[in-house]
Amino acid sequence: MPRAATTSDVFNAIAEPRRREIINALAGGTAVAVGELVKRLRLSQPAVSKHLGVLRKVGIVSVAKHGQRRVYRLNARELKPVHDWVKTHERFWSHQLDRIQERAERAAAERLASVNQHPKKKEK
Amino acid sequence: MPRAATTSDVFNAIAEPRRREIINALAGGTAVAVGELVKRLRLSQPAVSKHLGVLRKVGIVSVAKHGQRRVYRLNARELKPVHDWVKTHERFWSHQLDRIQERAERAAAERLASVNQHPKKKEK
DNA sequence: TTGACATATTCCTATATGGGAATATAATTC
DNA sequence: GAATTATATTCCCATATAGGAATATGTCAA
Repeated sequence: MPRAATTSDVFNAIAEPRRREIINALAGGTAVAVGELVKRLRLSQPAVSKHLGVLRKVGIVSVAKHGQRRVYRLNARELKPVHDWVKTHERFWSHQLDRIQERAERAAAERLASVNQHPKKKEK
Repeated sequence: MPRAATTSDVFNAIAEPRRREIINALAGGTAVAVGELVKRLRLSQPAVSKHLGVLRKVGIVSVAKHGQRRVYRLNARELKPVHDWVKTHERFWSHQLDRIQERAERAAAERLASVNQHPKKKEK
């Protein structure tokens, strides 16, 4: 089997450095035209359009017609699966907090965010 | 140019679903032998070994000889770059916490952390 | 040593690139 | 309509897979 398609999921989409650059360029929240991205990334226009196409298919960005140009906006919510997955392993590098304190911290955060209703994470 | 090598960086390494499964299987923190991973993942032994090779090169896992088997351990710290990058965009999907609450949550966590480092110190 | 077991490596192939060049499509202006 | 601008798409190719099969390497046991 060959490598999975970049459009298969978010993890594959963000594996490409240029696409992460595009995402970073859109991090401000405002929509940016393709030409503007071409300038910032110093990449050819077709290349940028193709990367945007990948990000579009995965849902990370959305387009809107604005005159004769297309402005792209970041839909960062699609990055949440990545965040959630990585966060599972966060305790391994946050050494300033040991297990007990981490649990306390989490409890404090949940108290403050009383609105949220995540299922509680199990810990041995 | 073709896609970047999977061994080039962590983002590429975790783009492959089977490798994420391997990482998940090692999430417990204890070292696991290759054969055990083969059983859990229902993947051929060579395939598992190859994926482990990729994860090794990137530094996500480390090996140790244990008798005639090699036990692999997760080095989750290598995932931190991914965590940091994704976290930049976290505010876009964590709507249940508004800015003030998020700040309060962070302050609470820091308070708990600093208590650890300076047991009797007062909060700043 | 011989044999059995555990893991790594090599060889192979079908497939999916990412970028450049050229071209197509679409909107704007003259 | 014609020329111009902005963007998308197509064609091409060198490259890097991921997995299966076969093989090599390494380690233990009798």
